[in-house]
Amino acid sequence: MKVHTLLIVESPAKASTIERYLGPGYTVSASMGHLIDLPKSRIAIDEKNNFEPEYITVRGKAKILKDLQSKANKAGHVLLASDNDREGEAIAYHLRNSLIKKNENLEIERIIFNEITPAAIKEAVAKPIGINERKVNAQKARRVLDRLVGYNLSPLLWSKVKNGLSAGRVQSVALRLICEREKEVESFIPDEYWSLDGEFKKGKTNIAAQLVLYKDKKIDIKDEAEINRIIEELKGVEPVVSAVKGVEKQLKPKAPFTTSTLQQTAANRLGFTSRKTMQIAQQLYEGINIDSSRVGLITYMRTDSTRISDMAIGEVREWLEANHPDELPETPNTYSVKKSAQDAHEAIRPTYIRYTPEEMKKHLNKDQIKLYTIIWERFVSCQMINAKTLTTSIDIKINDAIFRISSTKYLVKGFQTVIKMLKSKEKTVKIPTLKEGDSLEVEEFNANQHFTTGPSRFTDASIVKMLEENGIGRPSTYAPIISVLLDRYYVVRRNKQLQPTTLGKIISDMLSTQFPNVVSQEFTAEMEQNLDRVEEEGVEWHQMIGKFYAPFKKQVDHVNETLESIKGVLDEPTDEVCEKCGSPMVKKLGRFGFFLACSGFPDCRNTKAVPLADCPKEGCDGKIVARRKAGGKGKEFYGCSNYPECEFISHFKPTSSKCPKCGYFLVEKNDKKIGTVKSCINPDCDFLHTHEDSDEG
DNA sequence: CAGTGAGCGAGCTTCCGCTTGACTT
Repeated sequence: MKVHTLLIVESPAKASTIERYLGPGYTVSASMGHLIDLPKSRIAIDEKNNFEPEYITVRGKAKILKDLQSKANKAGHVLLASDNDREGEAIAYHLRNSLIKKNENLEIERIIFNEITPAAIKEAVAKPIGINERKVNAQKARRVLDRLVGYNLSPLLWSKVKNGLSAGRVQSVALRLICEREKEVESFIPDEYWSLDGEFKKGKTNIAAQLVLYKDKKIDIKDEAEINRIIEELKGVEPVVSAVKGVEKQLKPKAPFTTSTLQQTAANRLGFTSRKTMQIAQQLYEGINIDSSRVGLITYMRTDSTRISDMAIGEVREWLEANHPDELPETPNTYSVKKSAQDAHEAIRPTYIRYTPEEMKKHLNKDQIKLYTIIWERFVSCQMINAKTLTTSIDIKINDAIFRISSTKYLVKGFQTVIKMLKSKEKTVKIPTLKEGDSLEVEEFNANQHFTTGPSRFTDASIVKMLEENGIGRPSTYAPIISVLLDRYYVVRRNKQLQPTTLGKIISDMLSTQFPNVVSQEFTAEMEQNLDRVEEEGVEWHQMIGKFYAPFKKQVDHVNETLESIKGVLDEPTDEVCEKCGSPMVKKLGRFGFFLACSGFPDCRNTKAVPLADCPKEGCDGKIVARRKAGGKGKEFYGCSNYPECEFISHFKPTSSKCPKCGYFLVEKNDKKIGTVKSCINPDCDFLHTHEDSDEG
């Protein structure tokens, strides 16, 4: 008789691909992530009983579980093919338990593979294995630890600072990093320094060079007097070409994308937020319709590995052989995979090299094609030969000063041949032909004043990089980490920079003071080491948790008893007066953002939206307030508080200042080139100026 | 490009890590 097999993976897009590879005899279904987990409403860890977690079916997932159970019963044979990492092993473990509970006669096996290729799938199916209990235990320990930390610290914040706040092993470190960087930015004192450009002449050729060495030392000129003294010394002395040098350099192509590097590059090159990058990557992964069939354009987008399947290597080499034979290396390039990587998936790469960005243009929207292009370019280039550059530099000596001019050109374009969107902007400096001993004429010297710029705030790109380097968070969580900090008003994003709010600073300071070990980078590193010992040596996880929890809980209780509540200190007094009782109103942070409330609470319960500006409509005494589409969804816009009597709206956020030309309120606009500008939106007025002052948070 | 319009101030919040849809007004 025919045996039917149910194969269960995590992602539905993966399921349909694998079903195609396996053909008849197999049904492939998706679990859509975890189905069994701790309940959300309670801590659900039994502290008295060795930290035993209490698992339930995740809310909203019962239907999927039931469906899998009935499919399993029909098939009789089940292959658990969740991802080959810690979380995947736990998913397999919980699935097995749930399926067996319904039917103990089921034959259930586990299979693992690290890439979605026909060969890898068939090999895995032929070699089923058991569930790795140690790996499952490591996941349990991780889950329990995070629950204990999060569900102890968060309520502490509710009682000391404000309801609804949150803290956790990952988000609180991210917040701390952002707050510490902010302190560095605030305390930075710019340093003055000077540079000197020399304009020289040889016959009809003009030569512009920069002072680089003075008395054999790299220049470090602090003030104008010093630079003037040097200029004086140089006057009247003939400049001579003292050296002409050429240096060749090899440029290696970069490794293909992981989630972290994709988010970084998309943020830096395309201006995408981490969240946007992941949304678009998901669309490319799920596929688009090409010639009436659905094609997944990229491999799985949540990965910590740069590994490439042999099949993909073969394909890209074949493509290069046909299209860029001169840039094809003899053997494939390899890239090392981070030691800490769980390596369950390949790097992010195009699924079909022949779908070039050029060809995909007609199938994709603007953002999709941009993201697809950088993925395609990064992958194809990673299997091409190095580029080679020649940097020529000419040194011009006057007394103790060396001026230098240099220029770089490509000798071999190599992998750069296929790079268009990812190409770095080359500065093309024309270099004159001079030889050692040539003497020149001085045209003039130009001294320029500069200031050191100091540290920059974190962006989506740099915080993700920092987190990944420290092993904090996972590919599936980098984008949500940023989102949660924004949602809680711990952080705001201004001009792509992440800046802590007063609330964020207070929370971070409190956690750093009271729980320094928990919000340190080392905490996660230590946790990972312990999890490795659970996984590799079979160390008892309950004991590991107990060791951490006893002192932690003691400190939580201590803070609860001793730290004074600062509830309400964040409420800002305003000049607004309550129209119901005459008391002043205060600005408070509520569930849906900031609002004004009467200070006479609870006797007077009046509230209203924060007025941002006067309504400019003639005869209207309303105020402009922030609004959103019903349900809190959609983009914020700014309308008159007298709606529906007055229907005035603006898409741009009003500032506190008024237009000096017409009296209309000014708005902030983001100009791609200039940055933030204030401009008047009165259609009859053209006022605009760049924004120089720092305004209110 | 068009079009967008509560509520919050009492209760019941929160973690990290997997994964995608979505009851109706």
